[in-house]
Amino acid sequence: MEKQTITIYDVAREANVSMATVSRVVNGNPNVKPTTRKKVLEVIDRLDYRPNAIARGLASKKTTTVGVIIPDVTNLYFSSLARGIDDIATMYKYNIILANSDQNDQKEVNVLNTLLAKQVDGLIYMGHKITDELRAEFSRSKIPVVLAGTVDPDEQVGSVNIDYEAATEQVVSELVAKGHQRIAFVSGSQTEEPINSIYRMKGYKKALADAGITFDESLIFETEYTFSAGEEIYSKLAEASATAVFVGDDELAVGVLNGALDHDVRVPEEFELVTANNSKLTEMVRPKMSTITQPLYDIGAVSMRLLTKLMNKEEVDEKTIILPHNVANRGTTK
Amino acid sequence: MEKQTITIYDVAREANVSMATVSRVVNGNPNVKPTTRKKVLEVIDRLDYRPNAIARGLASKKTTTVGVIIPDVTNLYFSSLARGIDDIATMYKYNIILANSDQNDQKEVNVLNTLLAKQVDGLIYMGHKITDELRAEFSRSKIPVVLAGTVDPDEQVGSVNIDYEAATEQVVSELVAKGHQRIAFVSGSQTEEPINSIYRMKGYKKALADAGITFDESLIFETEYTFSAGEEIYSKLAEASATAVFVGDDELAVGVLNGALDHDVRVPEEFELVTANNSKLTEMVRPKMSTITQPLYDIGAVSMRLLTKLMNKEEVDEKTIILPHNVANRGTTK
DNA sequence: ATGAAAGCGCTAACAA
DNA sequence: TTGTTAGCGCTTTCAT
Repeated sequence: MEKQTITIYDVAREANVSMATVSRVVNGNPNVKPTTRKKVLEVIDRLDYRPNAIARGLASKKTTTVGVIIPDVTNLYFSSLARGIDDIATMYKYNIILANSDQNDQKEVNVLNTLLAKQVDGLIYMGHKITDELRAEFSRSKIPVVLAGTVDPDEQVGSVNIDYEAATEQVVSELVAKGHQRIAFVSGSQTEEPINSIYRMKGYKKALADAGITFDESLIFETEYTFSAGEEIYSKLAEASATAVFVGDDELAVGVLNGALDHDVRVPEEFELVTANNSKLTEMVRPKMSTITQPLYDIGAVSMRLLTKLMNKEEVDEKTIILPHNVANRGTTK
Repeated sequence: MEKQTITIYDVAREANVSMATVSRVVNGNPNVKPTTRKKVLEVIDRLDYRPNAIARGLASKKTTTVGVIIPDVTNLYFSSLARGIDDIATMYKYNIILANSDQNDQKEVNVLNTLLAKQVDGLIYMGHKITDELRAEFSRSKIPVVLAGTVDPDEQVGSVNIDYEAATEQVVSELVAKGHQRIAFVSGSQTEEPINSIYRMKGYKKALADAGITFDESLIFETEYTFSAGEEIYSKLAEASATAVFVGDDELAVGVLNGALDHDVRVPEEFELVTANNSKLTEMVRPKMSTITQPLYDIGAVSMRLLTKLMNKEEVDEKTIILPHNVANRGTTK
């Protein structure tokens, strides 16, 4: 004998009212006489009735769930954003369907399609590059999209970031001011990721140019965002006689730092390093890493907040949001 | 003019077949003549028809989404499990609704209820303690539940873990064998978390007893799982004249390690440390941390795989799964 | 191999 | 303030 799920109809019958009335009290509609509300609530409680969100979604065309595409949850930068996203989502009664993409174009398209099939009310995308195919899906789907910690030169959808160019320029300038002539730039793909190829690189070049230092291609390195990649890359930095480095990802920076340490290089005395994301990793290693500080949790939180407004069709004066950044000089800079 | 969503009915009309037939081809039902299948597919493509998963869910009573309750995505231990869960979920065409609980009893109950309202087909729970209220919800909901990296003495639901007791015993025994008499035990709540209070503690005590060392309450510390908590706790370890420590969480262990280092204590020469989870944090710090090794990704992956079987009502011979562990002696032990 | 039709559990006009 | 009644877009018997 299967346990019979109890529906709005059962409640209506037991309470001697119509389904509509039950629906009203469940949804907090004020147009219900207090006494009938009480009666209905009593029955709901007695029968332990739980509204079926799927049926509700079909009828109302709103699911109160949003899709979140993330490169990799185990990357502290992204998981910090994700945490901010989920907290605000919960606050506004949304749930998130989380999907890892590994920045793989095909996976991203696949997952976006299943997310759309599941009728998510909105989407938050984290990644590095928005392919044309993805962009096309975004626009044909008519649900609001917000990019979190992700820039897209074509500013069609909402986004929340810091000013990567200014931040990078500031960091590199400080390094230059300390006398460094050979400052390396280590990041993920520079051909694929506008955040690196455009914004950070611009800031880097600007800082050099301002100091009259010639840009040297051999000081630019691109690799994947893992600490083991960073460890390997240190020797290349040494070969290129870099005396300081700016790294675009904290986990990668941990690798570079350890690469230096493992080569018995003293940091910061002989080699200075600044990283980019201020994830908690920066304070977990020794020496603690100097870094651009950015409010990771808030970037996620603000993204979700922006998305709720967009989903509600509220007015938003600016959907390209830039949050403040700063620089924290800790143990890896003099 | 609103963009009209196109439905299975539109496809049926355009292809001169019934909705049933369209449904069959969409669902890969073999009972369709190849020529009509082709015709339908052609129309689907031409109209760019996308099945509505919500409607499908309502009609079929299956949503192909599972709920995942996680204490905190920014904790590398849990995010590693989550990654395994998501990959296998994707492989089996499921999506995951991810919800952070902060191990807060009330949040857990709330989120579980909204997950059930959303008709998830199954649930994966990560946490430390299963309250009676939660357990009650589990059983009344009749959807399958699997605990990942989480033990529950009352083995009603599925679970995937390592043998925490044996692992801890092994680690502590090795420490004892090196001559340590005062080995501290640092973990999260020992009153709330069976994984600590029962399993790990049992292993710890056993190792001591085997060596004839008297258990000393003053060597037991409980705190929250953050590196800053770990840094603070180091001085207490020193006060208790501990010469070695077993820590139940990697981030916490990083804190303890740095606490020691910041006090100019040489590790491992003067103080040995072993941690418990083998997250990538263990290899990111210097010295690298010795640890119990456990297959984090696999714990998540196996949990999800088990859940798919349960959701399919397949036979499973054993739903309490113990994966193999080991011990890696790295830089924080001699 | 295909179609007709009854729901799935709820929301949202519209009436009353 | 409350009830009636169409759907929402699909799956799934049951016939044919």
